[in-house]
Amino acid sequence: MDKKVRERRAEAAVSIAAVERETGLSKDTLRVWERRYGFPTPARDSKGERVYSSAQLERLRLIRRCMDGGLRPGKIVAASLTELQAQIKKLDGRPRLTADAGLHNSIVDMLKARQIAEIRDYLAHALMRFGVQRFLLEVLTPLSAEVGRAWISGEIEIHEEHVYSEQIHHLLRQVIASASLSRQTPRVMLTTLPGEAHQLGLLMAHASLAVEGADCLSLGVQTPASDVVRAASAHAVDIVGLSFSLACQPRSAYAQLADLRQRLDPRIELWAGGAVWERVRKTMPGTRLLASVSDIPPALADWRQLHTAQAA
Amino acid sequence: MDKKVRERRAEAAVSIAAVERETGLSKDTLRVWERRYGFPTPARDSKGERVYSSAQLERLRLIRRCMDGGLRPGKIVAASLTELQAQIKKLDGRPRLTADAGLHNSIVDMLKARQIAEIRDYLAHALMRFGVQRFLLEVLTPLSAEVGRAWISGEIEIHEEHVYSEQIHHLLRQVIASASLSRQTPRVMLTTLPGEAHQLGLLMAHASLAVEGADCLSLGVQTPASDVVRAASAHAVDIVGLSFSLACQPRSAYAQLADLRQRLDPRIELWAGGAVWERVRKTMPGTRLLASVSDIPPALADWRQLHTAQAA
DNA sequence: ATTTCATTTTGTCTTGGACAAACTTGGCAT
DNA sequence: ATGCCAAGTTTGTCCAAGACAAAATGAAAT
Repeated sequence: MDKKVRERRAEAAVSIAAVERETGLSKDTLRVWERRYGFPTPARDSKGERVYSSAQLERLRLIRRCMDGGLRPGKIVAASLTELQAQIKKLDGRPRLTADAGLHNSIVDMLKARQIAEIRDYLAHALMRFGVQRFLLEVLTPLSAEVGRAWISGEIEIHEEHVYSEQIHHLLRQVIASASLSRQTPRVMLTTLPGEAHQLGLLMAHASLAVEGADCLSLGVQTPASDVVRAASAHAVDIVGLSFSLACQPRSAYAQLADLRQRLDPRIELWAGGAVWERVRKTMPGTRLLASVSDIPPALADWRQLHTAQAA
Repeated sequence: MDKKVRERRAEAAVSIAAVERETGLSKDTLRVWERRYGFPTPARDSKGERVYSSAQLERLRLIRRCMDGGLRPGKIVAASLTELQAQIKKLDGRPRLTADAGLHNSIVDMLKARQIAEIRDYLAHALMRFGVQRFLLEVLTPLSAEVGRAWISGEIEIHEEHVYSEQIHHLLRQVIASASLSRQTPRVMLTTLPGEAHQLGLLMAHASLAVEGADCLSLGVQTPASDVVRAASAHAVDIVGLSFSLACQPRSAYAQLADLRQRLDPRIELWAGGAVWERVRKTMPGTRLLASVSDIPPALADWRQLHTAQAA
């Protein structure tokens, strides 16, 4: 690290509340780590309150990154800086999920070079070339995985990932706006349950459904289960679509889903999207698990076949 | 309040973490209120942990609203439901900035009647009629306040508020997409700090700045302060714009802002938007507090005047 | 290979005490 | 009346150390 930068950072002293904001680790967690693992052990001010050094903050950020990469606190909280960096490197070395590696590297490079206009143009071009469904499946899915990987490995900073998300978000909203038609069938209500703040999965599903001619109603993120039930009945929808990110726990996600299924009007179908479902074997009656955006069009076709058959 | 809504809300029982999320009151605050004012006194589960009833949650929301209006906890935490409602009425009685009061009632009615297409059309029409700036100030601001009020008073359910937010969100994204031009001045970076999940304020600011010809770069919500500092330097922006909602604590918001100002390159201006600043007396050198969207165009004009003068 | 059970690990919740920053109030001078 | 300063009150955040269940892990059995 640049010596000047290190010195500048060492000046600041931060409170436990500031560390919570910066790292996303709760005050309770920080205190209990101190007790259990002996890190971080901040200095104390005249009030006896914790004062964290910038070095400690930096190390906590690194620990946080390792945990986002799947490592557990017990293994890494007490680890030294060099050990942490070694762990990060190991995470980086994991196989890439994508077929066309060149393309994604170039997006990561563009992010690093702050070429935002180029990113926007590139995405818009790919969308026009492949069409919405293929764009979602073959471009956006691997691209997002790659950007996520680049962040965990420290190649890019979190604000660069934010910039990427914003561009995608913007593009998908435009797709949805131009693809939406009213009075289509089926009527689909889209949302996520509390605790799931990721919008991108929801938007991808929305875009996919909209271009396939479904009548979508989005509630945004984090709708409590009881409100999902009421809203579904109130708006007389045919299907409730829920988005789950990889970050959620398969078991708790499954439990939440089962609870919702039980409370929801049995005539309303429940679809759950997200890569988590790849890791879940169990199926649930009256519930459809969609592990990928590519599962959406067939699911819609099934629904239509079933419902035209009934009408005839 | 609508009786049916109140009954439905009474079903659920919530943990202290859920109350913190819903009301924005910290766990520490909730516990200390219980000790000092005797409210709320939640039931306990088998673990001995607090279980809040929906009635308590609702009363806490009313208390929160009174506090946002400037009242102090000592006066209102122990107050009865009717007293609280009387206080809110007093606060609501203040003059409004809106051109057409009947308009907002009709939006709440449309939400209740599930006339989503009508809402969309109505908003699109108002946007075309008034133009972006007047639309933001005279339509969207009072409308959002009215929808928020309707939710707290129990006239509408949370999913109806979500539907409203989604429509606005969609519309503003379109405005931004069509108003954005690259290579404009000044370059403005937009985001919110951790803990502030509300996007609407940010989007309104973005739309306003975009139509005024600023070159905007949004990072979405919840960017840690250190990343704001790094991103601002990396993208060489002239201004960092932060959005704060009423839901945030004025004190902690001010402290976070001061901390950021101190760490940010002094050549970069810091603008903070949100109605919270109406209640803050203090100003901060090098920081501009914008209590309303109507403050954005003059602030931009000031910046341009200053910077063309320097160039000349 | 998958399920089941026991054993760690880990985050969140608990109590009651403490303190300083922010706000209010009363007194005094302009 | 209006402005300003000091004393008093209110209020949010922090602390310690203990407790417990949900999640993750590893071992054993189907």
